Amino acid sequence: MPKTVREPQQERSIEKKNRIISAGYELFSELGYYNTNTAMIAKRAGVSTGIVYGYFRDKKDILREVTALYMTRIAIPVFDLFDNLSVPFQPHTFVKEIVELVLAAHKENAKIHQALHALTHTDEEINAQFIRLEDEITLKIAARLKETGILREDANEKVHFAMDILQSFAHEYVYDHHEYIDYDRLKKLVVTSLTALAGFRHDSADTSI
Amino acid sequence: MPKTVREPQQERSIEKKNRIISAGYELFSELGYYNTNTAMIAKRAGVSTGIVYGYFRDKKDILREVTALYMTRIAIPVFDLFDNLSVPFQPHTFVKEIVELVLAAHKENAKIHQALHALTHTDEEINAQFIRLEDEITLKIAARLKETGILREDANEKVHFAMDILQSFAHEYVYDHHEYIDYDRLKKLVVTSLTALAGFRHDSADTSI
Amino acid sequence: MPKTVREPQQERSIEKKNRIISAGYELFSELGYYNTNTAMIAKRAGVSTGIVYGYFRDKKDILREVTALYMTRIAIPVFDLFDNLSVPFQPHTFVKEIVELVLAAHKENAKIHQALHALTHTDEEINAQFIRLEDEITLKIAARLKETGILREDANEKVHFAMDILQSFAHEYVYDHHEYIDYDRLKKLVVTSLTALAGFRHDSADTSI
Amino acid sequence: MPKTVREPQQERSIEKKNRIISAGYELFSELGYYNTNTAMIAKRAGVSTGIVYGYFRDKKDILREVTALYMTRIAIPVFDLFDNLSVPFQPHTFVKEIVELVLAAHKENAKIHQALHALTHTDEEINAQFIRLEDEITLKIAARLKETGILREDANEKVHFAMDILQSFAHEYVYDHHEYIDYDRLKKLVVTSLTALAGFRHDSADTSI
DNA sequence: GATGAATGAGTATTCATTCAT
DNA sequence: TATGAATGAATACTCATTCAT
Repeated sequence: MPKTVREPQQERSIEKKNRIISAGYELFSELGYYNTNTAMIAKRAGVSTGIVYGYFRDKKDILREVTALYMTRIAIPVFDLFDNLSVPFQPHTFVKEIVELVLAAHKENAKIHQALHALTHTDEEINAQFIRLEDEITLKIAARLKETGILREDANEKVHFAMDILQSFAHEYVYDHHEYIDYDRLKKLVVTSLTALAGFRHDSADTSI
Repeated sequence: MPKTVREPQQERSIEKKNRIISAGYELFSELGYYNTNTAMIAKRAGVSTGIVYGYFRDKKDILREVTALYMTRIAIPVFDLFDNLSVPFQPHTFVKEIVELVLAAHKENAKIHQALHALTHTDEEINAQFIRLEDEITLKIAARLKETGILREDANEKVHFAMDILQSFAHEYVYDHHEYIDYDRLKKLVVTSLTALAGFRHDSADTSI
Repeated sequence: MPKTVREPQQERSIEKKNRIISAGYELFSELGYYNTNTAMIAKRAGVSTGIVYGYFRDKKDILREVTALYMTRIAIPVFDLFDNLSVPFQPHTFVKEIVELVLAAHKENAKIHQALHALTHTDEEINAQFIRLEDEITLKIAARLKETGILREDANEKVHFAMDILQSFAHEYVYDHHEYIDYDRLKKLVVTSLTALAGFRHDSADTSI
Repeated sequence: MPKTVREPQQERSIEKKNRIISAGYELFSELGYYNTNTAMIAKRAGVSTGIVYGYFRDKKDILREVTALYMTRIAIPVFDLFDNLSVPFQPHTFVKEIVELVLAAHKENAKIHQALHALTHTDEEINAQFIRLEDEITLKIAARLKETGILREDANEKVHFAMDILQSFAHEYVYDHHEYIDYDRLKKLVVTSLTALAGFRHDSADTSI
C-alpha cells in the first residue's frame, strides 16, 4: 500500500487543510517546530489528530506547506513593488520605500521567519526552499533593475547584498535588542548604504526619513 | 534535594568535562540540538551516560557551555585585531583584513553558529547570551575606534551595522549557495560599503582584494 | 502547555481506565508503590504504556485513584452497618457483628491497606486522604450512636479509640504472625473491651463468640 | 570472590560505621527509604560514597542495621520498666506510667517507626525483625506479669493486645491529626481500658492523669 | 582503608503515527 | 472522510554499585 495523502478536491476539505497549515504557521511561530506537537496543531485547527494524516504525510509535510505559505507571503509584496517600478525614479525615495516595506513584512513574519530559518541548519529541504526563494527574488529584481537601467554592473551581487543588509537590519529593528543603539539613526545608515550601493550619492541634507 | 554538579578540580575531570562539551559542540553542529540526544553525546565523548549528569545539570546545561565556548572562540580573535589596531591606518586595507578574519572565523564555526542561533527563537537564555556577545563586541570596537579617532558620529550604530553586514556576508560566502552570484565581486562590494561606512572613499582603482 | 487527561465518557474508555486502576491496585498490593513501574501496570491492564498517560496525569495520579477506590471499598460496608442500626439493640451482639465485619473487610483489603498506609509517611496527599476517611467514619458513627442514645459522653473519642483497636486487631488477626497468641482468645478480649468502652458490662458467662 | 563486608575492628572504623547508621536513621526518618539515596547517607555521615560499601553489603543492609538500632532503642526502656516492677503495685498508677513511657518513646521515634513499618509490607526481612521484637517484648512482659501474679489467664494475649492499643494510641497522640478529638480524654479512655484489661476496676474518681 | 568519579541498567513520560469505529 | 483512542519507540535523567587511584 503506497503511502498516499489525499489531495483534497472539495472546498470543505481544502479549507480544512488550510486551517491545519494556519495552525502550524501560528504554532511554529510561537513555539518553534520542535516544541509544537501534532495534537496541538490539530486542536488549534479544530480537527482531529487523525485527519491531519489524511492531508499530510507526516509532521514534516506540514512544515513544508507552512514554509511554502510563508514564501508566498514574503515574495508577493516585493514583486509587486518592483513590478510597478517606474522610471525615471528617485533613488533615495525608492530605497526608503523598500526599507519600509521590508520592515513591515518583517514585523508580521519575523517569528515564523526565525522558526523556519532555524530549521535550515538541519533540514535540507527547508534550506533548499529558502535558497530557491532567494534566487527567485534576487533574479527577478536584478532583471527588473537592469531592464530599467538603474543597475548595470554586478546587478545580481548588488541586489543580493542589498537583500542581506535589509534582512538583518529588519531583524534588528523589529527586535530592538540593544539599548545603546539608536535604531532610527541605524535606519538612516542603511538607507545611505543602499543608495550608495545603487550608484547614487545620498543627499546627506535629506533628513526626511 | 539540592541539585549539584561537580565542579571538576582535577585535570582528568576537567579534561572529561571538556570532552563532553566538545562532543556536544560537534553533534549540535552536525545535527542540531533537538536531534542530538544525551546518549550520543556521552558516546562521542567516550563516557557513560551517567557521568554526563555529574558535570552538567541537564542537557540544556551542556548547551549553555557549548554556547559559551563558541562565544569565546568568536570574540577573542576580533578583540585581538582591534586591540592591536595602530594609527594612522589604511582604512581600506584594514577593512579587508577584518573581512578576511571574519570569513575565517565563520568558516570554522559556521555550523555551530547556525545551530545555536536557531535556538534563539525559542530559548530565551541562549538568545540573551547572543545579545550579550553582540553588545560586548560592538561596544568594545566602537570605543576603540572612537579612541583612535577613526569614528566620530554614530559609532555604535556604524559598528553594529558593519557587524551585521559582515555576518550575513560571511554566512553567504561560506555556504556559497547561489550559482548566479560571483562571491568575489560580492566581497568587493562588502569591502567598499564598509569602507564608505567608516567615512572613507574607496579607491575603486584598487582591485587588490 | 496545559496538561490534561481524558475524562473518559464512553463505556469502553471507562472500562479501560478501571482496568488500569485495578492493575495498579493489585500491583501496589503485591509489590508496593515504589516497586511497581508504569510498564507493569500497563501490561497487567492489557494496555500500552502510552495510554496510561491518556487517563492519568502521572504515576502518582494512579495512586490517587487506587486510594480513592480503596477508601470507598472500606467506607461503604461500615456506613451500611451503622445506618441499619436499630434500637433497642444488644450491645454485645452488635460489637461482635462489627468485629466480624471489620475482620472480613480487612481480610480482603489488608495488602492494599498496608501498601497505601506505607505512603502516608512520605506522601502528604495520601496521608490527608487517610485522615479524611477516618474523620468521615468517626464522625458519622459517633453521630449515629449519639442519635440512638447508645453513646453520650466522649462519643468521638470512644468511636475513634474503638476504630483504632479494631484496626490493629484486624491487622494482627489477618496476618496471624505470633504462634504464642491464641487469636480467638484475643478476639474475645477485643469484644469485651469494646463492649466495656460502650458503657456496657460484658456478661463473662457469654462465651458464644 | 565472595562478597564480603569488613567487620570493623578498629575504633575509628566502628565509629564510622555508626555514623553511617545514624545518617541512615535520620534520613529514612525524614524522607523514607525510597526517597533516600546512598549518596545522601554518605554525605550526612561525612564519608565517601564508596566506603559505605566497605561496611554494608548494599543499601538494604544499612536498612537492616537501622532497624536493629531502632529495635534496641525501643526495647530497652520497656524492659527496664518491667524489670524494676515491684509488688504490691498500684495498677492504675502503673498503667499511667507505662502510657507515658510509651508516649515518650513514640515521640522520639515516631518517624523512623513509620518509615520502617512502611517497609514491612514489601520487605520480608524487616517484617520478620518487627515480629521478632514484638515477640520478645510480649513474652518477656507476660512472663514478668505472671511471675508477679498480676496476670493469670491469657497473659500473652492481654499483653499483646495492650501493646497494640498503646501503639496505635501513641501514634495518634503524637500526630494529633483530628481536631474533633480531645486527645487527653482519649488518653484517659486508654488508661481505663488497659487497667480493666489487667483485671482491675478503674477508680473513676481518679482524674489525676 | 578511603575517595569520589564512573558505570549503565532502569524509569517516568512524550509524541509521531496508526487504526478501529 | 473523520474521530480520538491506542500504540510503542524514544529520551532525559537517576542511582545503586564498582573501581582506579
